[in-house]
Amino acid sequence: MAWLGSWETFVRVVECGSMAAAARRLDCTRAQVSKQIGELERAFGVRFFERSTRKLSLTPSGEIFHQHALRTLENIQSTEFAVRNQGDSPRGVLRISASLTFGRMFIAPLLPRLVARYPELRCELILTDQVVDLVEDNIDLALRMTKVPPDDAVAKRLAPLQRVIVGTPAYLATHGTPRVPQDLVHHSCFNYLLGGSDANWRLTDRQGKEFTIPVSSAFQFNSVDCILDAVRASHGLAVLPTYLVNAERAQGSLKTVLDDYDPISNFGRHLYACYTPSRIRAPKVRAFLAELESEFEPVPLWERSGAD
Amino acid sequence: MAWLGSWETFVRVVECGSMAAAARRLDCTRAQVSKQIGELERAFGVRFFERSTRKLSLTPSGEIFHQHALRTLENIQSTEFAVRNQGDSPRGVLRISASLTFGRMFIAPLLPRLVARYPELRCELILTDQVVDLVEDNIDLALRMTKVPPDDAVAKRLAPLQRVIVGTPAYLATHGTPRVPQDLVHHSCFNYLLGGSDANWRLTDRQGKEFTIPVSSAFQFNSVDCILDAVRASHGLAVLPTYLVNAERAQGSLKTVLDDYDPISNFGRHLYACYTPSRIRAPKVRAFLAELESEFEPVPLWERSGAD
DNA sequence: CCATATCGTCAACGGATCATTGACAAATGG
DNA sequence: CCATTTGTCAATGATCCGTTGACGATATGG
Repeated sequence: MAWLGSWETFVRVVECGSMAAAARRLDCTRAQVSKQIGELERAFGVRFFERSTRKLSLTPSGEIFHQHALRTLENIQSTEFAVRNQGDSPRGVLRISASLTFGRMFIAPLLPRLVARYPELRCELILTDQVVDLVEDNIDLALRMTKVPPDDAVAKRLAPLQRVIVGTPAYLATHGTPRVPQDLVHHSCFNYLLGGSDANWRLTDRQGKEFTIPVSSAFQFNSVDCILDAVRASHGLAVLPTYLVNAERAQGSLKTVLDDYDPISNFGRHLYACYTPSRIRAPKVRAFLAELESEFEPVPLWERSGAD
Repeated sequence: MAWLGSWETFVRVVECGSMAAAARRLDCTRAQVSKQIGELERAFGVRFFERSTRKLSLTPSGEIFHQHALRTLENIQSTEFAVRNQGDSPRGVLRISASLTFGRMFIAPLLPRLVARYPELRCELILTDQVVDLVEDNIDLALRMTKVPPDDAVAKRLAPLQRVIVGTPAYLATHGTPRVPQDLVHHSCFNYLLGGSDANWRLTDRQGKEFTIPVSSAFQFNSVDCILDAVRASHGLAVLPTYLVNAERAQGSLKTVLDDYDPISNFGRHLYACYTPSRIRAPKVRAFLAELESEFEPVPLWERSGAD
């Protein structure tokens, strides 16, 4: 097992693009860098770099090692952080509220990491599509997608929310691709089943002109998951948030239509983290907020090109 | 940054319960072990062990460090594995099918790890509650909960499935706890809305005697998630798989009733991994199967006491 | 073309680090 | 009480690691 310093040296070399530059960065000699990389390669039995006098490039093995090295070094950093800050570390029960689908997709996966970092912290993720009362429901922090943040709480804006009209290539091949909003009348358009919700889609074009289109589908759901499944199964189109569909758009299994129009949603244009002023003083809430910021700012991960 | 050997030594000491036992295990001297632990503690500026001659116990800082050390060492192992096996590593698109809820809960979280380990591998998780055709739908491996495995495919049994009748303490406090199966008639019992599904629950007692009870509820869903939400909201009882409810049972927010009776389900008693014989030769399928085995055998993680 | 600068690597060398050894004190069980 | 086990210490030798100076390869400017 090689000394971990050489892992760090390796990462620096990749960052700086050459061993000499890495040596300057690390304030050591080129020979030391060269030696460490060489020994690392011997330890693993593969070459990590293709070498020419002026250019270093990673081999496939080097690419693999780089990814893993980054993660390992990050683990070590978080170990140090956790051990050194054990005294005032977040503890107790952190109660988070988020909507069903968004919460499962983007908040639940944060919790294992948070709990691992703060072993005395416990999280309760309350998933509901209803509006929660922060005080009455004892919620430390709620993720809300709303038009305006509430007055009785601090609402930190985390990410913009976009919605697109999506359908599968198969659906569009069979039924045609809508060219103007009025074409939607002839399509099966899934609308979230919300008691009293009107069955119209509202769109604005690039000049701000608004269109209200009556839409319909053979069946409906009060479940975004079910709507997405129906779209996937080529039963029709739907207005869905990009956080839900961006991965599948990237894969080509979902396509957006009427790209020159912007769906207007009843559900808000931004994601907010909401908490009462008294709660932000708790380390657990601060820690979670920091986690949210790193995950959703400046660009939410579902809008990043590498998002899967 | 201390040499990583001392992290490994630390983990061995925790495992073996003493430095002397760890030294024997590592085939080195007690003094070496003692020295490495001492230097590790100096590097972090905290004590990791409380020491008495016959007993070592972890400090809180030691507990934190232990968790992180395990993960870091695991990262290093997977790094070595990935680099050494890069030649015949799993690649291409692995298509997995699983039911909506189970797939999201237990299969989706495996994929990031799998993809990180095999960077040339891509996974497509097809979540559907319909039965898929392995060949026609081009599924490499399907997770099925079925009574009997299909004839046209290999079906490796992964885990037993149990179901329990659950309700919240609040619901049971308001409506009473059913003592015998016939009491269920007076309760709101959520039944999965499956076209043509009969509205009876079947239970067997410890002697194998079977009871068929007509059940009803004011509303129904074809979504396990929605059923669970309704149960959580104290609207009634439901027969739900333990993988879905065990965490909340452990927290006390859900309680089982009629524990002396076993619900008979239409959905099967075991979880199987199904694949066609030709597909198991692909490294990607073998890799995923290995991942499933480690996750679900011998005890599926939702049945483990530490499962969150 | 030559001179200069930069790059990565090598071998020799000295300093730093690490493992071993033998001894000690403390705790436990017979 | 004695024997055994445990963790720690200091001295010592072995091993590892960084430095130095030199080399060959490459690129650039005059």
